[in-house]
Amino acid sequence: MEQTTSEKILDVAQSLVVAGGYNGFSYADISDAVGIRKASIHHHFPTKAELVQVLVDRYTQRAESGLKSLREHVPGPVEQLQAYLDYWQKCILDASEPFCVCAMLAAEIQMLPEPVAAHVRRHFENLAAWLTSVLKAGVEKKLFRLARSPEEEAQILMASVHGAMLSARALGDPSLFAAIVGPQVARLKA
Amino acid sequence: MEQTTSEKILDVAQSLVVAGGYNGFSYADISDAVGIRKASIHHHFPTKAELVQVLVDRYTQRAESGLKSLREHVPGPVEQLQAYLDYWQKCILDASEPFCVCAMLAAEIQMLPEPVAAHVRRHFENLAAWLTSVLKAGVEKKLFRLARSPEEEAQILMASVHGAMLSARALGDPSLFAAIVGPQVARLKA
DNA sequence: GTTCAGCTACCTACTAGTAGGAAGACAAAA
DNA sequence: TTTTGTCTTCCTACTAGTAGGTAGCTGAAC
Repeated sequence: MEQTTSEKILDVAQSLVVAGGYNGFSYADISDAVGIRKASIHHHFPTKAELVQVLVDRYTQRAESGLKSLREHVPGPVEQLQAYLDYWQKCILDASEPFCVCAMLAAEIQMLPEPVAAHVRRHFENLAAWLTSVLKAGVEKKLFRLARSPEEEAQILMASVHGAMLSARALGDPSLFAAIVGPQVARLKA
Repeated sequence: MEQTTSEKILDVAQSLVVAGGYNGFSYADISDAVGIRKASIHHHFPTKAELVQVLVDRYTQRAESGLKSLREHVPGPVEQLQAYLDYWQKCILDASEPFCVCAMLAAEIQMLPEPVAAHVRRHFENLAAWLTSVLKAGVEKKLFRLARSPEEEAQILMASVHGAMLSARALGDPSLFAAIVGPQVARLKA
């Protein structure tokens, strides 16, 4: 158990956000799950807004470095894209992280504290940029043949991923994610 | 002023749900917007769960009859599909209803009262069924050429629509909806 | 004369957040 | 070596405000 209390709080808070969004959890919920008092959570994260901000920041940083390492360590663009989708497929199937934190928060973005909203927005921009660069690389190597610009196709792909998460959740069918996202990748291949 | 108080309450509640989800509004918010006391809202809708259940029921019924009348009054399947998407494009552009109530609630479905969750699920099923039937009709008339089964393509389309709403909201760019959804329809056309 | 729709006034439970103290860890000073 | 001070972490106890919900009353309408 090498995990600090702060990290435990963030982990619990993240899974609570994934389950019910910003207004779907309270310090009391975290308190119960972590096993410390509410006031102790305030010691680590003075306000809820700060807590979620740190949480989102950690999430986007992890995502960014994860995506970066995919680009570095996975052989080709097709495989890189597939690895990204496989990651989510696994998370959804084993219910370990059945929804993207930022997708969840994006739905409520209108009533999020501005700093949090800004971080959520940035995650969408980063993800779109990553997908764009993967698609571009694939086009250059004649592995992808796109009907639209890489930027547009990246937006389409990102929307499909988030929409697929939502459908899988709404209909209670985790396999729906792959059923939706799979064909979208297939049609890009040259 | 032909609108009943119940309808005013439902309208306000619906726009609040669209903005912030189930946990993103309170009876006090409705009270302020409608101009009656909290207790009076409880007269019309004893509990919050009932209020949202009625709200979702009204929404799904309206959607169902709206989609049905599209099928009856719009000439061809291609135009029917486009009319559905144009409806949302307009709602998002003029911010009158910038998100689907059921898509919003689907994100929080895990912590929704079960009756509400069931209604949300049913809306997803209905919408998928409608899209499937439109695609099937289009295939028969050789207006659509699908890479997958109509059922699968309908799921893909539905996910794209919801994902496009989310991206448009997250990135604060209403035009993104059409940019994502447009190409998805284009590729279905024969 | 009952039903409807609103009201005032209230309740309990919970919200985020604060004040201030106890216990331990650690390092510098005696 | 002991003492002192500081820092960290967590605690109890509390606050003001808000959540959903209730009791019971008015006045108008059918």
